[in-house]
Amino acid sequence: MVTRQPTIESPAVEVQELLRTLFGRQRRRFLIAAAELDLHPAQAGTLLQLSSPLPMNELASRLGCDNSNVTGLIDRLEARKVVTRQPESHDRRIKLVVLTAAGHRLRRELLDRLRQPLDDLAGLSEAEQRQLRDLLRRALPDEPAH
Amino acid sequence: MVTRQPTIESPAVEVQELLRTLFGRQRRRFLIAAAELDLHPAQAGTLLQLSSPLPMNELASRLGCDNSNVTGLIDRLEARKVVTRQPESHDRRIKLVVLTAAGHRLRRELLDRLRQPLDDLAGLSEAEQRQLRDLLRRALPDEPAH
DNA sequence: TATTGTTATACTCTATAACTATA
DNA sequence: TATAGTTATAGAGTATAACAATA
Repeated sequence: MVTRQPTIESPAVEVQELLRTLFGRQRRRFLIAAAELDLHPAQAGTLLQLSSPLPMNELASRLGCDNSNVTGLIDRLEARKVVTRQPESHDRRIKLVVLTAAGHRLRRELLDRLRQPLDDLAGLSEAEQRQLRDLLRRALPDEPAH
Repeated sequence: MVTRQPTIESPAVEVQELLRTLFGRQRRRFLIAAAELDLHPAQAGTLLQLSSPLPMNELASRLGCDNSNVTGLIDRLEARKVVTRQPESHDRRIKLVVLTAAGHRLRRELLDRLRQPLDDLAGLSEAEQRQLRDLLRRALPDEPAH
């Protein structure tokens, strides 16, 4: 029988390992969800950003890529009729990317599939969930998720 | 002064939000680290898998892509002299992908940059880290990270 | 003059299918 | 016959640079 040594590892190292597991699982879920909806990961990421209309500009910034990439990305989403380009009255250089009704449905579909990972936490009691929340809050300095 | 309402949200929802923050941060760190080392994300992911030599085959499976992709991926890493293809004596169909010395250095460089996120946890006391570890262990059913 | 978005170009990733060499 | 890896092909993402329209 294998006796599991009480590890010498610092808890931080073990936490790191557990988080890596969680990250990996989440990433795989994202890729699978995107593929199931016939979305390239970049397209799925774009959709997730569109909780409200955004200028191409801002989209590029959030996706961490060049403006020129967004053109092609939105071209293809537009061809699929899940987004449209709308003019911004205040500044005619700007085009707002807006979800169509089909786009909203697709985004919802995607979000539904991504919510699953949190079922991981369903095994914890309410008290434990509160404990976990408080620890994460303390660990994470304030900063928007984006 | 803003009095923070004790939220009605279930703790699970808040945990979800905090984890999303953590995921997003980690993802951005990965992309930045890869770019800084002049690696395409897929190449960086490949490097991370190579803690020990692997058949092209196995690499494709771990990266969740087709065998044919790995050929090009390894071609470019080999051109950069960070990996080599070595024959497997037992089965001459198999080629093992092995890190070169430069490859090990590059992988270490990448890992060093990815370790940062854990500094997020440095603000927690040892006892809090243990608590966090135990909660995550309970939340995560046993399953390899991969 | 600076900014928003597009186009052109070149490189990489990705899936599919057809091929080879081994087993 | 099945498997490991390659090649060919086509579609998509990405960065860079040059450009038009607008500010």
